[in-house]
Amino acid sequence: MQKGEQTRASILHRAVSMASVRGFEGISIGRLAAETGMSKSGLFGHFGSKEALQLAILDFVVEDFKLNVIGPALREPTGEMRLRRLFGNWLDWTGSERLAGGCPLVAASVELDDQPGDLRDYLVEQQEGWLDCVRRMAQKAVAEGVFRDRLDTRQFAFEFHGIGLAFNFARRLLQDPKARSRADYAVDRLIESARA
Amino acid sequence: MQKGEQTRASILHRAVSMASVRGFEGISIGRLAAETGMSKSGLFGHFGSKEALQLAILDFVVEDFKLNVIGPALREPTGEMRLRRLFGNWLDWTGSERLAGGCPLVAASVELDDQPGDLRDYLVEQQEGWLDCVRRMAQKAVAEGVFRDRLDTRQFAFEFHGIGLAFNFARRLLQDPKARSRADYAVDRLIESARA
DNA sequence: TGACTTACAGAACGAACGTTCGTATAGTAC
DNA sequence: GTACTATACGAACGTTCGTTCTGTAAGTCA
Repeated sequence: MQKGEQTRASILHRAVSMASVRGFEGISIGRLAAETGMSKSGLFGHFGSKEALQLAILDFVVEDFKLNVIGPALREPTGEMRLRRLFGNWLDWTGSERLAGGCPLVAASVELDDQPGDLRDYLVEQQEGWLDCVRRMAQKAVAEGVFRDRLDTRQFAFEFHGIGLAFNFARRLLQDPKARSRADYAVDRLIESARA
Repeated sequence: MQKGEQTRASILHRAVSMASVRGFEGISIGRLAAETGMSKSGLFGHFGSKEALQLAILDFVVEDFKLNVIGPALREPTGEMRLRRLFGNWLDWTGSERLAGGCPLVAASVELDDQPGDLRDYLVEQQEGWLDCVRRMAQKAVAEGVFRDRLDTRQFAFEFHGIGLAFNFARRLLQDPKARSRADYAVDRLIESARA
């Protein structure tokens, strides 16, 4: 029984691009079926409902994010190196060809912030985990004596995340070619100001 | 001939709330008609197309933003006071009861970043103006000798905007009660680091 | 190979979408 | 008060939406 899993994965692969460009509410089963060369009902059968499809897409994105952004960063030895790697991976991942419409998690965060339901609950859980991941890396840098004691690591994560959001904005909406260098500079400043 | 303008304004008033919660693509003429107690066709006649309606909503929001956020800030005497007032007004405006779903301009920035058209063009123009507004206030503080010479004021605006985005994220998605104090603290730090 | 399950297509559904049309009414100007 | 226009309604258009059902291939396992 692996044919099903296979097509399901290929559907999700396409769906991520669509969600990236059109948002999670903008994906339609009919359009997705047309893009994958399937019938609506055939595609539908893999998920059972549109919400289940959306959840599967979100989960697919989250797993990809963990694999390609968080995972490699965690393999760095020090807290500071992890943070720098994490930020670089995040921005690189956001710009990967697969995600034609930019970071789907940033888009989902804005899109779902007023739409109660399982989708939102799952996203909140993951985004809290993301901020906590940043916080723990900063905490590690504190423990290593690189960042100062009494550093508010949650505040650090808040500002870290904000720089990424500003990058997404400058890059995607304004198409500012300096978006990346501005973001890198901002993170440098943030890390510098956290030092012991 | 003023009845038309009157109902048009009341329609837009409602529409802003809807766009704030459901996004610009999420507003539907049928639903908006139901909420305003009008017929679809009657409401439609005021705009002529859905895109024109969306543009009218966006314009309505932008004018409200200029009036209630930028305007009062510009009446402050110094660059630093303008920046602080601007930031406070922005966050207050975002949380106003009218905008049940949070800052519509932040939402639109994410929603429209991959949707070419008049809506996007207009939004880009306004958001570039917004960043430029921040930049000019910072430049004024430089001229006043409060901020250091050689301060990269565009970088300042980039980070300023990012803090607002992080606030929006923490407040609306995570419902973090500390969102406001984190944002205020971050702006304090930003301004402090810009001083001469 | 045979029994059985999964995977998919095709047709159809009710609802909602944006839009158009013709018509009645309310408001304005002479 | 009459003539005219702006305003709004109600019905219908063709599409697209998510979803359900039925039939038929294809895949899986004994």
